[in-house]
Amino acid sequence: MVTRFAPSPTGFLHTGSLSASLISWRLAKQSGGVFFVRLEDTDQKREIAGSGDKLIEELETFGIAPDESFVKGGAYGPYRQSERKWIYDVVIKHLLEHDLAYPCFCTHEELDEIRKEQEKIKANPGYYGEYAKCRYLSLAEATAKVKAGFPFVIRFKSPGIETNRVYVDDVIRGRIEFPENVQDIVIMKTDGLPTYHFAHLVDDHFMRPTHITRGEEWMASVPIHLQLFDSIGWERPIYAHLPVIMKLDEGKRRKLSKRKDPEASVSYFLEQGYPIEGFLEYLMTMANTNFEEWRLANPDADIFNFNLSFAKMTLDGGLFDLEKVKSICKECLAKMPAETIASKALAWAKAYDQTFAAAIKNDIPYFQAILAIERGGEKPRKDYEKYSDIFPIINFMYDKWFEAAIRESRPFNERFTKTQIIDVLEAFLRQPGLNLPEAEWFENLKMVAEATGFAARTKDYKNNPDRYLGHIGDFAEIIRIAVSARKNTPNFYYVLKILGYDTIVNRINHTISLL
RNA sequence: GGCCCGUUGGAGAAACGGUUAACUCACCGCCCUCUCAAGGCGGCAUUCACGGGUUCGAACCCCGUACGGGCUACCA
Repeated sequence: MVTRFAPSPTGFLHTGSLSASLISWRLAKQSGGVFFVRLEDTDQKREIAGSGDKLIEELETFGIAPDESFVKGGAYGPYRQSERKWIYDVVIKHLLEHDLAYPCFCTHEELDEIRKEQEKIKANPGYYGEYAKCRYLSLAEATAKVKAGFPFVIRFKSPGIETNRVYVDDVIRGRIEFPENVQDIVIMKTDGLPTYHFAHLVDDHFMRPTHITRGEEWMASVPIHLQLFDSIGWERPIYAHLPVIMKLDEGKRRKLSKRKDPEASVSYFLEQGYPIEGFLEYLMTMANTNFEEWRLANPDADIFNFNLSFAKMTLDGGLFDLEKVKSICKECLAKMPAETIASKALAWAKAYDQTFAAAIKNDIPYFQAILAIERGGEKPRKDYEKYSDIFPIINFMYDKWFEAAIRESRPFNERFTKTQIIDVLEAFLRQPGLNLPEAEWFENLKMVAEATGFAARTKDYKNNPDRYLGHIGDFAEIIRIAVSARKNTPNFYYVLKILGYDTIVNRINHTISLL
């Protein structure tokens, strides 16, 4: 199978385009085929300089490496439409010679007038039949106009009959019927560049894709495309119209819009630090309905061991579900070994969070140790959904941020007096038990708590609140705050182990001095 | 307006004419727990947009309606 992705250089990669390329690429690779990328840069007005290269770059960060493209070339190039003009010219000439096309000199004003007239009498709008004035120009008239310098476009001379039906067997949607195309559509613009329809005909013939995977917004143009291929006598490609990713906006579904929705740009997810693997996994669940089931059965398999199929694609575009993306990414980050997540987080931080990057780089093993807390095993921690979540959760492990935080606030339970807090901290310091294994450490902590007047078991405290100052949870909280400046931390035992005795003593003393 | 496509719980969806409509995410309870993050257990559609029809039997087939989406450019 040979597939292609044909983006216009009008901005950064769209989430929907990424999804479509992922599907096209996988389909090609699965079948041992070729995936290529062609730049559709025929609309100079909308072009954004440099965005073509950016598109390829973003595709590649997601692991989608085209076999042929406008960057690396290939045997069926050029891969940039602006460089293929001579090819279009040859085909145009052929069409003209075979009476399948003609020049049209109608101005925008004339076209507007035709449309108004059609609206008035409720005829179908467009350039066809009796409205196609230039279609009936003689060769001499046309030649004279061209020589006189009138601007013109080239139109396809549609052989269609309105009452005829045509159909296409879309590999995703099945057989779809349409009325035959009768419009004499523009195939070459005044600027000499082809329109999409014509470029599709020429490029997707000469560049030899076997399957045209594109958004369903193209479905309505299929009658035009079929007619083009048939008229020139070229073999029709196989069409696969992909459902479009939607978004719920004020109760209504609409296409993800690059202007309105940050999540429509792939770069948004990259900036936020969503793991690439997780994002791809989400896209796969959107692409094939049986992917999630497969994933459940093969939790550790490589995502690309799954074979995408046209049969398992849905017909209607699903809503983009950020919650689900997050959940999948969380799972994905939880599964990574500490060294892996550490190096990926560092790579992300280097690009998007210099402060974080600097802190990590200073002592990479320390950062890995932090990330290793409760990692691995059957039930790994799941506290990050993206790389940008990491630092806010663990920055207290770095003295600089701990200092700032503890000076800012010490959220001790107001029930406890300054003396009681100091008692707890000092009792802990006398017997921190850091050399003990986790379970014993906690037993030790309970003992110390009890000796300080706290219940070792929460239930005991609840049954007899008057007999104790508080329970083990209260006791641990005081130490936790003194050492981390916050009420929640990952597993406290490991936090303490990683900080080390000296740091703990320093932090506790520092906290006491602030009371 | 016309032409296409679609419609199963809050979201993604399974089911391919035959018992109580899978599963994942979200949500809500309870349990576990030194905090957090998790984890465990349970709940969440008497019903498949609506109305007719076909059938012994329909979410699945047919017709109509409603709603949503796409197209209707010298944009892709």
